Amino acid sequence: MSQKLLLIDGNSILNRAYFALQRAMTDNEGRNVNAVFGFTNILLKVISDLKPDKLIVAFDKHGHNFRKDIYPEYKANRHGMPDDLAAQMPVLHELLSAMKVQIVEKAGVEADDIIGTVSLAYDGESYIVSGDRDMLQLVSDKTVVLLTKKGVTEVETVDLETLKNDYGLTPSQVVDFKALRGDTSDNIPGVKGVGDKTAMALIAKYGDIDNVFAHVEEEKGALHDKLVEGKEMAYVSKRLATIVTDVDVDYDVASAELPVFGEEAKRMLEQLQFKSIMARLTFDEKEPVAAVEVQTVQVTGLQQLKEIAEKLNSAKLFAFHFDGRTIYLSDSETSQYAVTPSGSFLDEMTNDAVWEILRPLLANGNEKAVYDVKALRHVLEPFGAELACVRYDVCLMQYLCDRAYKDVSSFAAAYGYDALGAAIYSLALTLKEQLAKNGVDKLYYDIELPLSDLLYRMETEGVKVDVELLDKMSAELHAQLDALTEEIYQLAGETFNINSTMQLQKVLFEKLGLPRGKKTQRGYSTGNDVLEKLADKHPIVPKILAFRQTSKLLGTYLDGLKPLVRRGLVHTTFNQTLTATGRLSSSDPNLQNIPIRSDVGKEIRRLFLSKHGVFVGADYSQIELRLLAAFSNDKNMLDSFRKGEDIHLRVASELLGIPPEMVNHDMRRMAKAVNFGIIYGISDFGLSQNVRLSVKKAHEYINLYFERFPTIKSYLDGCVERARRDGYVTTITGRRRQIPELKSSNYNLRAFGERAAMNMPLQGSAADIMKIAMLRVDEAMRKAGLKSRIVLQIHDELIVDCYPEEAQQVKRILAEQMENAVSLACPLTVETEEGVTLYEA
DNA sequence: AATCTCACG
DNA sequence: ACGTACGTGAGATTA
Repeated sequence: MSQKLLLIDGNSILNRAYFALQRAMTDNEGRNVNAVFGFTNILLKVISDLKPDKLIVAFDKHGHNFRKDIYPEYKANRHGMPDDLAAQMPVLHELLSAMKVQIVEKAGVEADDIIGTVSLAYDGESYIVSGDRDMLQLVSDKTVVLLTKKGVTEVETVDLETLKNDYGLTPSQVVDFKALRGDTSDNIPGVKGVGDKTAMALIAKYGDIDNVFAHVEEEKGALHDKLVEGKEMAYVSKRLATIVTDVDVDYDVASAELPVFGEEAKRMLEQLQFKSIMARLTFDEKEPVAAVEVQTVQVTGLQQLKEIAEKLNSAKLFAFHFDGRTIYLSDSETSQYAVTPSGSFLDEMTNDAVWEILRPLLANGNEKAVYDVKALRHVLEPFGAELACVRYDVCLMQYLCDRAYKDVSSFAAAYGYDALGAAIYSLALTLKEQLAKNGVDKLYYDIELPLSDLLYRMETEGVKVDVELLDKMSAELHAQLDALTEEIYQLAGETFNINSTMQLQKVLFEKLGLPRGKKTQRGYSTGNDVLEKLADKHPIVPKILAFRQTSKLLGTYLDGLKPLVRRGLVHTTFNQTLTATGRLSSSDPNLQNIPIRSDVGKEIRRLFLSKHGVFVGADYSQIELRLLAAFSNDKNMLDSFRKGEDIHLRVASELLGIPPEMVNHDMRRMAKAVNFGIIYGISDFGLSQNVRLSVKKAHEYINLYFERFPTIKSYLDGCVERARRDGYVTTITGRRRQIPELKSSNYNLRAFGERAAMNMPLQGSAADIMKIAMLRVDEAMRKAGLKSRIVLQIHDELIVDCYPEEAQQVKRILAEQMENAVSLACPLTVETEEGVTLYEA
């Protein structure tokens, strides 16, 4: 795809910024910098909205301008910039250079002409930012002009279509228009006595000025005389107003990169004291990590490999990595061995021979460092190799230290390594210190590391799928979907792609004229919540809802699942190093979002069968609310949980000030929504969206909640406060989440940071507790000699694939271990179920 | 690759 | 005056 080029009319924007921001601002040398500030704001805003690939800033530069030859009075009425503004020009240049932005200027050439030249020559899309309407003549099918509006950082986007619709002009008519009407600011004369209205009317009537003057005799009275009188000036004006698109000027789009926020930019912004701008930038000030020199020894013979294996066998710690092709071994921060078994019979380094030597090494009792032990075990499995005594999984370790790299290579590169084995060895030592420093070493050694092994076994075990039923359901739903599609086409009076939100919008809101709801980035939402409100307005709406549901089930859970079935089983991947809170996630397939909320969707659960006879499921009831009660030490809520009451009912009764027996279903539902809201970091708007409630009412309920449960309020406030002070929040095990959003100057980001700060300790602690419980359940089952195994974890729920004769014991173990995984001020309770398929369990 | 929608806790 | 619940993954469309 072609790259977007952003072209800034430097003088115009600096000028606009100057007059828009009259507030005095000085840098730490006392220089005036308000216009530079405004300019920077506009620049960053446009970049973040537009996401261009290239950037050039053009400036006017004094010198002999050809327009003076045509008309000596050109720009004669300009008194030049105010001194105060002129003084900021070099400051802006300095800042732009610090950000490595390409500046283009040439004596005697105006910024307009530079921009015209560059945009015409550029073969991709260009976006011109200016405050000058003259620029509109440059609009084309690949050039868009962004005109700054009064609100400084607000811009009006003008493309060919909007130019036609809103201005009634084609790009070339922009010049003819100005030729007639003139421009006092540049002292372009135009035709005397012709202003906006008349010029517009003439252009509309005749198209261009040649044609205006060709038909000048058809015009009567004063206008005729003015035109005849002003003809020469009109043509002079046209030449003045025409932007030149072939000036001879040096520039290079290829090297015109976006601003670089490195050390230099940071220093400059600090000097300018642009604190609000700095707050929303992230500087890559990581001084480029010094590349680490690593010696890689390619192992070419079996004898050599044996010697290396022997050496590593007596090493206290060694690192191991295998990407499916090459094996890396290292016992030093600066050297590593690489082994690539060949498939050739002529070579002694066959897979068999190599793994014969490596197998005992990997299974020995020495400490080992690896990257992503769980994935590694899967890769090693076909080679019959097992890993023992993995003490350092640098992937898990770095996750707990609050970093995230997508794979080994980027991880190693971040620390200056391009050698994987040596990087893993070295980082095991570095991250070990880091874990201790952050107080997450126990979390690592006692929970995450052993859990990775359990997850490996769960993934390997897999879940059985009833493929026959899958095919049957798929066929049924395909038939239903076809029928729905037909009905929808009938009702719409046309065929269209129902899955395309754009086409659906046209049908619903334009053709059928249904009321629009929320807007999205491109048009109006056709989401469930919007459609539900329209369900009784037109018979097509419920059909579309049904279509959506059916197509979802079909696409994601039936036809989407099928290719992932191997020998009758699906093996999900549990990602242990992904979420911000410490939860697991599941993918390929995601077995943590199998439908349950709707009756039709729930049928999908019949596809998942127990391998050994029966599934036993156990789930924590309201674990996050119980944690809230425990952490906030709220007497009311603790009392309620200790008595085993229905918490939503109790909260409803507290909020409404009525006895529990007076609480009806709707009241309880409301209270439940409020409880959830509290966990998510409540906002009145969010609550009002979730239950049919005005924002005002929602606000009242929230206030009331905090009045009734004041310690909860102070607990949540405390979370936000700590996050502000330390930059992070923690869970019950010390797991951290950084919340940099709290420092943002953007209200929405900051508000998000506050909600995340309130939610993470609850969601994250629940995740921690579940992880502890999983380890204990697994251990207890094995100790008891049971053959049943945990196969799934769905955040607050565990599923055990169970031998029927073990079911009662498994239930006892689940309840016992889950309820007592940690000791808290609030009791944790667990409910168990069983069934042959996931539907019943 | 980004956006929209929707499945779950 | 503004946009907003917390945490995920997947499929389809569109650019």
